[in-house]
Parts: sequence; C-alpha cells; structure tokens
Amino acid sequence: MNTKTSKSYHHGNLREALLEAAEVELIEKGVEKFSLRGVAKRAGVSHAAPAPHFGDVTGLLSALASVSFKRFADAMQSSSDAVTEDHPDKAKAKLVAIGMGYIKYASEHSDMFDLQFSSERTDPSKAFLNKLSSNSYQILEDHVQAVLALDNRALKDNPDAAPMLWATTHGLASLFARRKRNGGPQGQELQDAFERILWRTANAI
Amino acid sequence: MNTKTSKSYHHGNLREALLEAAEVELIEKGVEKFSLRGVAKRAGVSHAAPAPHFGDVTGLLSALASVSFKRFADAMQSSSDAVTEDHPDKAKAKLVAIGMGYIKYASEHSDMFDLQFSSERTDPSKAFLNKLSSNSYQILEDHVQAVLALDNRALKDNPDAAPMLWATTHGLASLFARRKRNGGPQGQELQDAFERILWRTANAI
DNA sequence: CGAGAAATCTTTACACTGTCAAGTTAAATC
DNA sequence: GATTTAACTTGACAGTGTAAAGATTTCTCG
Repeated sequence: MNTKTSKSYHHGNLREALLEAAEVELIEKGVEKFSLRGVAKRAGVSHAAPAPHFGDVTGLLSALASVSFKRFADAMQSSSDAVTEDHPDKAKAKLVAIGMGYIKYASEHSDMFDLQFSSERTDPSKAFLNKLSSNSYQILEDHVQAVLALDNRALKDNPDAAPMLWATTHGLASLFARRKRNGGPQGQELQDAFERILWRTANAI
Repeated sequence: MNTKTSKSYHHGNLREALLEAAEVELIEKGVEKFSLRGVAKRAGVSHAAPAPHFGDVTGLLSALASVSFKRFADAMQSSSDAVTEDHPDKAKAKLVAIGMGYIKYASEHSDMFDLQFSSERTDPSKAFLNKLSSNSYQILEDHVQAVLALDNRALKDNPDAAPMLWATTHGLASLFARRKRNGGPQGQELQDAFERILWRTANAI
C-alpha cells in the first residue's frame, strides 16, 4: 500500500510525494518564492496536508536538504570511483575528482545545493542535517588522508589539509553556481581552470 | 534640508533612513524574515513609503547589498593597509591580510555578507552590484599581482592564481559564517588555522 | 511670485503566504 | 467490531508585497 495512487482520502505515501513536489517547486520558483501551499497544490492535497508529515515549511525544506545532501555525497563518491586508472597520482586524481563532483553538483542542482547551505529556511539544529553534512566532509577527508599517506604523513599532523581542500572546493562551487545563475560564462575552459586549481591545491597539502 | 528630522509630510532623507532601518531589520530578523513593512515601521512611515525610493523589496535589499559591498571592500583594503612592516614577505602578508579581512567581515556581519551573495532577494542584473562585486575582486587581484611580481611573473601568465585565492578565501569565509550561525566553535585557533591556510595558498600561486 | 507639474507619502484594497483549530475520514489497534 | 490514532480537509487569522488612488509637499518655469 506504499505505492498506491488511488484518490482515497488517505494518500498512502504523501511524504515522498510532497518531497518530489517540493523539489519541483524549488526548481521552478527558487528558494525565495518557494511556497508550502504551492507544494500542496502540486501534490493535489489541501494546503494543510504537509503539516502532519513535516510540521512547518522549515521541516519540509530541511527534509529536502537532507535528500540533497545524500545525493551530494553520492555524486562525490561516484566521481571518485570513476577514477580507475592506476597511475602514481591516482590518490590525488581521486581527490580532484571529488572536488569536480562537488562543483558539478553545485552547478547542475544549484537550488538544491543552495538549500543545503541556506541556514535561513533550513533548521540547522536538526541532527540529521549535521550528520549528513559531516558525511560529505568525511568523504573528502578520507581522500586527503590517502594523499597524505603517499608521503607517510598523517591527518592529525596536517590538520589544515582537509579544511583547505574543502574551502577551496566550496568556494569554487558556490562562486560558480552564483555566476551561472547570474548568466555569466560557464564554458569548458572554466571547468579546466577549476581542475587546475584543484590540482594545485591538492599538491599544496 | 537633507538632514532635517522634522515630522513633516515629506521626510527629507527617507532613503537613507530606510537603508539604516533595513540594516537593523536584517540583523534582527534575518534575510528570510526580513519584511518591507517592518522596515517602514522602524522608519516611522507608512508601509508603501519605500516604493518611490526603491521600488520593491528586491530594490531595497539590492541597495543594502551595495552598501555592504562598499564596506566589504573597505574592510579588505584597510586590512591590507594595516600591514606596514617592511619584510621580504610583505606582499604575501598583505594578500593574507586581505583574506583575513574578508573572513572577519563575513563573520562579524554575516547577514550583510549573506545578502551580498544571496541571489534570491537581490537583483543580480543590477549593474551597480556587479560593479561593486568586481571592485572587491579587483583589490585581491591587485595583491596577487604584487605577489607574482616578486618572481617577475605576470597575471596573464598565471590566470588561475587570483581565482584560487578568491575561492579559498570565500570558501573559508562562508563556511565559517555558517558554522558561527549554527553555534559551532569559533575560537582563536580557528582563526590561526585560517591564516595558515591562506599562507599556504598564497605560497602556492 | 505663483500656478501647474512632479515627486513624496498615506490610505485602501487585494491576492497570497504560513500556521493554528476544529471537523472528517480512513486506518490501526485491541 | 468498537475505539483510539493518524491523515487529511476546511475555515479562519494575522502577516506579507504591491498596485491604485488620494493627499501633501516641493519643484519648475512662465
């Protein structure tokens, strides 16, 4: 009875339907004009139907941010997994790939990405959000550790390495997402520049 | 008649008064709960009074973002000017100081900083915003150029240098501002880490 | 100087928002 | 199968942004 689509009084799986509707609403309207009533209308339910599942609009957007965090981590992981060639710089190539996956996700799903880091419409005290956020960071930190291990170095002796990579990647991603929204250039040479910068940063840790 | 405070029908300098009220509103309510009617109430005028000066709420927030961009650039510039010691790494020290000024502004005025980079409530097509944004970038680029000049290198032969610094700095600033809002740690050791990361990045250009 | 024009500001109105409270209907439980 | 519980609808309310029309002041120019 989880996947039924009959128009009974009880929806059956309204929670998932609302999350999907919310994503469409977010993409079409943007974070700012996002409307809870609009989501309910898309899902074909009354404007107060979301309340039992998500409480208020912050609850719904926090849940949606959690969906995005999962996809975000998956995108980084699979971007790393795609590096299969076995050359001496494989560890660094994976680290760079993670950064490029980060940037790609931010630019292709800029609304969802914004939601992840938008503290206003999302509840930062929600434990699952912090957990998912640190999961994403963990993936990057693991790869930094692998790079450090090439020179027999350890994370604890190089506490700045992972934050530096994270900051540079996040900076590139958010500035690029912003530029893209504002109609700025976004050609391949920009992607190449990002990759060069990530390589240089990876070499600097 | 620009500074009169009489309670005549015409305010005299309502535009500036609204900007000041808007800043207070932004700080107290946040970007999300920012209300145009709230601003008007703070300024002691009717809720439709802002319209002749700013149009809609986006116009007011864009103007406020422009104020913030100016202060932002000033903060970076004076942070650089504060480096007066004449040692061999002065150019790099100035570059790092700019980054620290960037981070300091973002953390001390996180709402105004958010506004600068919030594309939703601000109109990105406003020319003055792009101009002010590139002015801030210009300050950093000039300092990168000075650092490159130490080794007789030029900006055009090192097109990634300035973007790399910008991205790392912006990433540190926005992640730190976010952490601060969410009640995370913000001690001096964190500032020290930022400075080390900026030094390392400056050395990598 | 003074009348018409233009700008500023207020008032009123409207559609829209999020959320609460009270009903209605279906499912779950015992 | 009755009752409790959850899901959902309906109705209401305060608050929002903005458009239109009216009131008041300043500006412009003859």
